[in-house]
Amino acid sequence: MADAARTYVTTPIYYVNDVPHIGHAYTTLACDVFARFMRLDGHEVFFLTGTDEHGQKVDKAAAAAGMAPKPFTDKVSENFRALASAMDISNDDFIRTTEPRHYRACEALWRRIHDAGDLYLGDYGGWYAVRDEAFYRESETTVQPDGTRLGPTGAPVEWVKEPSWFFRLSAWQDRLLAFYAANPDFIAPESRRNEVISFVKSGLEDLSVSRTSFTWGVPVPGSDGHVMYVWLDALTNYITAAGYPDEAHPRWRFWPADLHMVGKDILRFHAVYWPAFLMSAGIAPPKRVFAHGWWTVEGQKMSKSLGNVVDPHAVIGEFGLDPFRFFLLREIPFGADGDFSRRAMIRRLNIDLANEFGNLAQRTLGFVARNLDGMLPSPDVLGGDDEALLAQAKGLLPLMRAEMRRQAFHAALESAWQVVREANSYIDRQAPWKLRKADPVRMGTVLWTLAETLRHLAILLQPVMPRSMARLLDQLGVDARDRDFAALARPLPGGHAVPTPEPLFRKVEDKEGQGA
RNA sequence: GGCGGCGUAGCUCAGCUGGUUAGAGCACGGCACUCAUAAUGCCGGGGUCGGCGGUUCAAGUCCGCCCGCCGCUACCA
Repeated sequence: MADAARTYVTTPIYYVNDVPHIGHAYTTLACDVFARFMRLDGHEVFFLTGTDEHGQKVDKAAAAAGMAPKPFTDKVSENFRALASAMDISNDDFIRTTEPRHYRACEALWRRIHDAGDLYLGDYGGWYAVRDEAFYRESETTVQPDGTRLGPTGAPVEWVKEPSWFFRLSAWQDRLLAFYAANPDFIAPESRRNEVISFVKSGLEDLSVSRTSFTWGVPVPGSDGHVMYVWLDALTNYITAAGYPDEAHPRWRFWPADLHMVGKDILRFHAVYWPAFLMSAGIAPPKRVFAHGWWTVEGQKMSKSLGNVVDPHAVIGEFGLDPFRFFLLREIPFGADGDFSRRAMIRRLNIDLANEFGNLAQRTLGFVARNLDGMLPSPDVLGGDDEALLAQAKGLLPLMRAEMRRQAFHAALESAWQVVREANSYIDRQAPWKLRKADPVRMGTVLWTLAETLRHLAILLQPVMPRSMARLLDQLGVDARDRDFAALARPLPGGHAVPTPEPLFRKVEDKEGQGA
């Protein structure tokens, strides 16, 4: 490859007011694993995450904290950096919507869309409750027998209009449908794609894209009193970080993004509004938007009122980072909803990681340490059983590549575990402990075959469990320069010393009475 | 209400354009092994594939109806 393939992957920008929980950790982790996989596979990767820091809520929260908005967001956006750090996230940039570069990008994008004739000034109306100082959706209001209309809090609401800029979304319906038809992989999973298409087909209204009722946002160029409303501000972050509007910026080569990872709640903004904005501005839309599912906790919906919001830091503290990362991507088909429970977490850690995988490494490398003075043997003549296992290990890269391409993280891991199980079966069949005296040369070949299989697994699982797999590669004596996917094609030579292994994963005792 | 999807072993799910005795993992039972983090391997029980009725030489796999469940049906960042 003269010109390395490039990959651009993004998380949503997280609303800075939120407290980071398992859901944020999940989205970011999925992107991280994808980014790490592509890097190891030779791609030049740009991986972006960040925080969304504008809006009335932030303004109010800052006021409540007795702070100006900017210093307030400086402080709370740290929560999300801390989460990324605790999760070993390999993002290349962290964008904040309060940065000057983002204001420049928003203004430039606004002007392009305005010049294209897709913005016009009108009135935005909504049901406003003076008592709550909030707007409500019509569906949230109820009409009393006496004819008064009340909001969800019981406060009376009135129809209030404010001047607002509108994006002519209604004009983009056909072009969006054509875009979806021409790009069948643009929205995943497929069920979500169907929903979006059906939504667009049902007819699109123009979109209110500015507000005059608050000031904490990006000012609309040439329109005093207006700040950009959420969509045009937040979504723009993806091109801001790529250097927009400087199309000569080195990072602009990464646009269009290969993958916007989002929760299913914000799919519409990414799959409908965002490509429409971009096409209006003459910018290529992203290649793919993946909407993943939600986690429940011990069978219940996660909510502040139930007090069951899972703090990722606590889980990492109890089970370790890599087991947590593994669990999140292994437990459920990516895209579907899932349940986080102690029982399930412990089962994955103890069985999949400690017993099946960790113990496979331990029994192999421990044997080498104890019986061969830590000298990893070189292979002699390979037999059919050896070659079958090695072929399965070598087949893993193309298999996992295909699964990663469609974000089937669970399937990629399952295919790796098929090799783990086969290796355990192989070691029992070959019984190197019996060969020790009977046929030491054959024993060496068996141990090498296992080590080479472990090397494949360790290299390929680095994206999911970077720390543990680095340890395993250390234990196998694999040089730091030989740990990318290209190195898979160069067999482990053997004949070198390896350290006495330490268990890769520590089991956790399953306490009774916990969880469902 | 409209549109879309789902209902397959105790649990979580695979089963592409219909084709021999319906699969995996977990859980459960038996056996083997004892190199290993009391780990692992092998074998096995168990399913009227939601119900009814069609199409077909042949249907979890297509069609119709019914029952149950879920998602979407726009301005919260």
